[in-house]
Amino acid sequence: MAVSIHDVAKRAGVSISTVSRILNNSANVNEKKAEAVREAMEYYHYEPNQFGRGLVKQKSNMIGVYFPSQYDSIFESTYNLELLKGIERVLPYQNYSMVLINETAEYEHRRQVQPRYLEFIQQKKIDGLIMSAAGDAFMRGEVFSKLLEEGYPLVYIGKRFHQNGMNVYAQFEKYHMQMLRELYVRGHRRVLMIEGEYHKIYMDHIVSAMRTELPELEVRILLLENIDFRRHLLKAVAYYIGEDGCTAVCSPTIETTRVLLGICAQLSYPIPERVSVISVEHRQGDGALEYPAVSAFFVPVIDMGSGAADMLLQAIRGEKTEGDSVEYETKLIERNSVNSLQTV
Amino acid sequence: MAVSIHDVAKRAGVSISTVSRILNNSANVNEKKAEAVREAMEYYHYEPNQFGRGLVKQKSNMIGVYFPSQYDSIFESTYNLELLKGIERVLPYQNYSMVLINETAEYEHRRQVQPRYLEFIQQKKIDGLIMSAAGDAFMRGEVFSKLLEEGYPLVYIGKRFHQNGMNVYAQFEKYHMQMLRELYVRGHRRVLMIEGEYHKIYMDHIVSAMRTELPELEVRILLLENIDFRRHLLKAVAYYIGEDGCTAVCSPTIETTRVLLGICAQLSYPIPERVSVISVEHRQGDGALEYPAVSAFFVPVIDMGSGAADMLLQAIRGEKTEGDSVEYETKLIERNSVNSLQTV
DNA sequence: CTGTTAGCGCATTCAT
DNA sequence: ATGAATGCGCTAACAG
Repeated sequence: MAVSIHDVAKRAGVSISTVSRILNNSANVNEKKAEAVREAMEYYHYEPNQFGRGLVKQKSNMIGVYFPSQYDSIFESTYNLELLKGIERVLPYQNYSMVLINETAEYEHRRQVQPRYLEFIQQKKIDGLIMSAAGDAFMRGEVFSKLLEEGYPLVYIGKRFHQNGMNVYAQFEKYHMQMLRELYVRGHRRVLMIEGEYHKIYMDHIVSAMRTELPELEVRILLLENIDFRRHLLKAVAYYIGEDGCTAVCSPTIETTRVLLGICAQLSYPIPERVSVISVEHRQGDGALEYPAVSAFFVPVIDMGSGAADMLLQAIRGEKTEGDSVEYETKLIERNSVNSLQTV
Repeated sequence: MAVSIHDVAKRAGVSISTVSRILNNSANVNEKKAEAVREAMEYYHYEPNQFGRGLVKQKSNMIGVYFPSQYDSIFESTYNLELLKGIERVLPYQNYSMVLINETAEYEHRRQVQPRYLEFIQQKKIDGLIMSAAGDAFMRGEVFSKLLEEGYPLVYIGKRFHQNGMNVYAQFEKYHMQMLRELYVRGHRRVLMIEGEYHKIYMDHIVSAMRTELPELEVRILLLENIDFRRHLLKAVAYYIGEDGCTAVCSPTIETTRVLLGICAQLSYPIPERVSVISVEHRQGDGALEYPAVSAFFVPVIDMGSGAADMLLQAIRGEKTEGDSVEYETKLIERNSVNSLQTV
């Protein structure tokens, strides 16, 4: 058995309470004894057992990060990594760490109804939860709403939809509309907007809002599926650019943009002369690595991760913020992949 | 306070031992009582508290995944994600989950000497450890070797270097040499090989081994740094292809390859006519998404992740395998980015 | 300032 | 087959 608080106490010639006091800075201790205790801890390389500690405090100092399965998509990889980086940037300083909770399709099948994070919460494996996307939650309304109403420490990434809980949000709809406006002022009147299948629910609103705001602008929506998506995209580009007369494409991630650029090269559609391209980038600078460099709306996902983690830790410490919400601004970084057209 | 085993026992009219027996399938229980217990568990949505359980068993059912800081590199992103996916594919079925342990530079600075995973081990927060790369471990020999000698359940990704512990390995040196041979048989005699700075230590051996095997082949090594790497690579390509007479480039990741392709387009070096490109891909099919599609050695990182997790769980269950080692084969996927030259 | 003690939730041993 | 009792390692309340 590993060394326990008793061993340390014995070697230092004090009681276990004194050792505990030093571990937790919970009371003043005679400096001489404190020194002896520190020596003993050093000697044994003592680290307090988390189970003993947790049994009293019911805190694991872990937070869960939940990824619904539909986001296990190649389109989302930079997004996910940046999110994890942002979270990880905050946690260690508060002595927290991160458990990945990944809803996999197969596993999901074996379970009945509960999303996997619930078990972690009930077993006290985590002290709080970051949901990488709120979309899944809607589908499991009962469970998630119950958590929110109980005031469980919880931050979700996405549009606010409940008075409880906390969220960070990059205003998906807003920057998509900005992309379209940007193209509009450059003279584009028919554009193709690509999105992941799972963002479908937002697109209707975007399209109808833009129809009102800019009646002359025609927006084509392409919902990209995961499988064989290059071929899918190739056909779409050949049609919308080659036949339908679109002059610009909005791409939802740099991953998609890369493939799009290759397709444009393959079809001999020069950028930006024949096709204007505007992308979203989740990691700053990604668009500059492409050739040609791509203008992009930068979504500060890494900051969103840090922000989410910050809020969560505050809530766990009981420092208010139930109901907090932070919206992040996106920033257009121009890199000349958008052409200015003559308007007739 | 949440519901405990006592509540369940009371409602079912049995003792806590009986409830515990059912939880753990540790003994036969009268079916009638068992039914009552199950009903009570349902009723309360009871989940056993991990601290109580852990205090007895000293098991957390978590495994740590450790990323040394030097690998926090944009070059490695697909690699890391695939590794995580592979691990996550295995763990839930055995009721394990994954804690990310990320050595961040800043945090490292604040700590004294210990790598961060050690604390997790000592506090029993994890039952085993997967090291995403062994490179870092060499630098911290004392700590890591001690773990290995103690027989701590541990799998590292990388070349075997100790009789204890377990590892999975993709034979880095071997497939790099195969890349060079591939180019050689196609008539290339002067090639540029790109690598990450942190792989430097392996390159000398590769170069000298190839010098012996294929004296006519000249290999240029470019160690790519993280900062401003596109400009760095652009200059290098302009020089090695434009002036030095290299006819082919080996790229260590698809991330690098993408930028390389853009650079070749920018410099008007057609692929494969002017420049042959051969890459490593860590996710199957990535090379086919580029334009032009890129021939690549596929390294099955996702399988390596699953394999590592499998071995680790076996070791934790005590089912042997101390000292196990699995080598993964890479596979060349041809996509016509390599030109065949006339040899003179 | 410090030692003694109760108790956190559970698995397990020992009686029965 | 089952209940009572023990102890895992620790924190915190209490007594001194």
